[in-house]
Amino acid sequence: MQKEMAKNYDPSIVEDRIYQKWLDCGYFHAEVDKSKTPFTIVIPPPNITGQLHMGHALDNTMQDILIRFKRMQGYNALWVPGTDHASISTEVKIVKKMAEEGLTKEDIGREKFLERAWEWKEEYGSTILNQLKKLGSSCDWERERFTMDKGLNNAVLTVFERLYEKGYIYRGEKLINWCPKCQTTISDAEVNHEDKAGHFWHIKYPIKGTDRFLEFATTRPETMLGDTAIAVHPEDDRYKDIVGMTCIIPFVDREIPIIADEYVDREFGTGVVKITPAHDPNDFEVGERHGLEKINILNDDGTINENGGKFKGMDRYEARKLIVEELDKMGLLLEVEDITHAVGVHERCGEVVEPMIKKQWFVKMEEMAKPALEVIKTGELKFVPDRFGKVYTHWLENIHDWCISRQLWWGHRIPAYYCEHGHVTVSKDKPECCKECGSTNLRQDEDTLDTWFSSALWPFSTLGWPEQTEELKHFYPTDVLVTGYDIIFFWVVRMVFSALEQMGEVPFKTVLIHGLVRDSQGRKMSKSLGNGIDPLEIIKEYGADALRLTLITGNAPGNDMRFYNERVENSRNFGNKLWNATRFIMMNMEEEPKVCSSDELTDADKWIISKVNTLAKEVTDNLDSFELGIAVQKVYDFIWDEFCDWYIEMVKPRLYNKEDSTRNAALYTLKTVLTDAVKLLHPFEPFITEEIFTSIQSEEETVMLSKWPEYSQERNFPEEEKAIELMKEAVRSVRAVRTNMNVPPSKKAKVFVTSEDENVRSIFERGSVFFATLAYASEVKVQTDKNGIGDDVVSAVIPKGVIYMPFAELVDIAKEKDRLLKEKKKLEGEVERVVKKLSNEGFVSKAPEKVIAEERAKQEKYTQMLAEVEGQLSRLDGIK
RNA sequence: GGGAGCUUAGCUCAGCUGGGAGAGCAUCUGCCUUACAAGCAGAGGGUCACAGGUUCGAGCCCUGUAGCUCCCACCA
Repeated sequence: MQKEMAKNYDPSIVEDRIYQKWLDCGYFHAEVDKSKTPFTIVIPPPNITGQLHMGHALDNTMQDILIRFKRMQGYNALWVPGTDHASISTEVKIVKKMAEEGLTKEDIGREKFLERAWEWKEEYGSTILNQLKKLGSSCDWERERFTMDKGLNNAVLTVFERLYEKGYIYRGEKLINWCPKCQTTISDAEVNHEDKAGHFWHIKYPIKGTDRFLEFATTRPETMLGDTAIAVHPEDDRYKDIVGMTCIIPFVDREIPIIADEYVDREFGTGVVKITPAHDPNDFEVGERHGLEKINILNDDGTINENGGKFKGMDRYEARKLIVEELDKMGLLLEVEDITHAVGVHERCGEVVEPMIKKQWFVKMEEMAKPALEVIKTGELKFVPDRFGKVYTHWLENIHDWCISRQLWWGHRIPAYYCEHGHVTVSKDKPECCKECGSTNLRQDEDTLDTWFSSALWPFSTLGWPEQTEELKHFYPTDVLVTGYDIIFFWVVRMVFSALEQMGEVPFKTVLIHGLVRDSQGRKMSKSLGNGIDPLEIIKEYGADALRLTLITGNAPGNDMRFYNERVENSRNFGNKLWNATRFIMMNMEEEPKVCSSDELTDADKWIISKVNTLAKEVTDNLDSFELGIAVQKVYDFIWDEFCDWYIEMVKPRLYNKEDSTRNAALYTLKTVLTDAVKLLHPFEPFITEEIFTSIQSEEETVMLSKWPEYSQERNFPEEEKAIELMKEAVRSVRAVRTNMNVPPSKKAKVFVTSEDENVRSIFERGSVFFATLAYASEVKVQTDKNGIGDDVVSAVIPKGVIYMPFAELVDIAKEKDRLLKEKKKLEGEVERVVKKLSNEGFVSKAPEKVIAEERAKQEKYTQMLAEVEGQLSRLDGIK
């Protein structure tokens, strides 16, 4: 039974081996098992372009904890993994790679490009999943999916067709966000608003037929090329007389009307707004109301088009500069004001987004938003922490139609077909002919769908939908979705309304939200700053368990956290602590300990069993309410403080003495308590717990599938808990006294425990063996009073007793008095506080009984101890 | 312009539905005690941002103030 274990735990030689074993044994795989309750998580699919970063590490650690916990509890636990095709990111990467060969997309054409993309996916797409394995993620890899695999493509096309037929998907000419760099439309959610330094140019237009001018200001002077009106407020007396007149736009010499519209804010600037319906969302609205012409002045690459007159071909910023200069020369520029204002930029590439009018595909949101708002009200969908429910609600209440077409090749191609007459036929399978005119000359839409359109279906498409598979019936809806708060709009919202629409049911019951992992200075980790910490490097140096523990502790749910190596070191040290505790037990366990009945166990054994019993209950409760950090903190404290620092120390004399009749009980207790603790720790630290579990016992081959510890009344020992707590207090007092007197640990002393309480004496008599070692005693004597103990002693007062230690040559009366006076002062404070509380009429009449009883007990305890301390002081006075 | 979060020990942060302020790191003292120096024992250190209020009782609940952070938003 005795095994050799290395002095320090080395995760690098353990983790890969264990993960491989789990894979080989198929422990991660879940088959539909109707005899069990399902518990399902679908992974937020990482991009195939992605490298594992701390955000993934946190996100997947949390999921793994939940799935391992539930699996051990006996649920039919399924964690579905997979990846996202990430249209823009991937396409940009491939284009870049082709550029190195001097090629462009157009050079090779759509088909060849897609071939390359798939090759790229095959080559790099699994990188991130392999990195997730390093973390210990217990995904069912046999069920791995990809947002563009056949099944998911079918799901996407089916949804598109259905929504089109229902009128929820339409094609329209609307103002969309255009990224001139990526040359594609993007949705509102993909636009970030950044405050940037800019200018406010105050400009005037001449009013035709008068010598008057109309003054206004703009941050984008070049858009004047596309102005089709000038607007004032209808009630604005300053301008009432000129409404209906016209202005002439310089450069393009277009005559545009002065119109009145409520949208204009009279208080802002001059109360005059130039209207560019083709390049501004507000102006677009105004244009719609007044039937204004929409003049697009931009090419797709952000240069000015033929509508821009002599500025044609210039970049928008170049044109801006020139226009301002020329206006100045013409005397039409009044002022240039420096301002900072919010500018919309593409969240992927940072390019300033240009609103443009284009014919695109949209999802109509109004109707589908309603049930999505409803489920959060009814509680069918819950956010943890729940404040994020507000974010979700607010977004849905203000939702705009979703622009889903992208001018990209890598993605799900829109299943819309056009004939030469301009008719549209939407069909998931390529139609034979045009639905309207029967033309067989059909051309498919060139555009692909927004990546999020396919990820929106992820919770059910991965389970086989639209096929009614057994998996779908059994595992859907999923239980928890774990993700960061930054992705609520992009993904969570869209999954919810998609699922409600297609499945008539929420995609998941709980959304567990976590924050961002930041660097040690609290900065966001980013490529440009170069401050990112690579999880794989951390794993290499400290192990995956240490990384996981670090990520999960020390921060409140939903809050951001700082990551720095000192924290990982502490996590690593914890693993080492546990490892060594195991090593200690193994060293002393020559053979399998015999199962003990309750009356074979000592107080200490019952105390630690009772503790781990309570721990199981608390950890289970915490995990059930998603308090992962609190849960693991409790396991950590139990293992380090209670089990290692106290129990193992208490048990040593029994182990070292082969004749000790309670030796087997100690070993039995060590083994069972360690086993339970390791099980409770397993979801958090899967590798080390597996290694220890398989070493310490030979009945089961994995901790992964072992039974999760449950609280049981038979293992609850309140009396023994009290007894050991008293002894711990005594040990701490003795140690403090010794330190205070500078007694070296090597110097042992006789220790007398005196108490008039029979129960207390009995506790110390029973525990005298370990009390001796912990209190550095050469011998422990338990007696009723101080009889036979000299005066050259120091004393430590404990509840219902006094401990004496003769240190003849070391006793310094003055110092001893000092210490006792300090003790006295402290106790007087305690007594005063509790007396005050108990003499408060309001407290005694209104506080719950339990609280009052606790205070009474404290009063008794402290009063008694105070008297004892005073007794010791007068004894010292008697000496001098 | 709306909304959210944060402010607790030197640093980074916990503190669940109100019942005597905690952890890790850092600091000081003493220990290589045959599981672990990645360790053990002991110690110091906090008017819980500020001001009111509710309550027998507030770090926790309510109101207000200040500072920091984030999200949303079409003020040209």
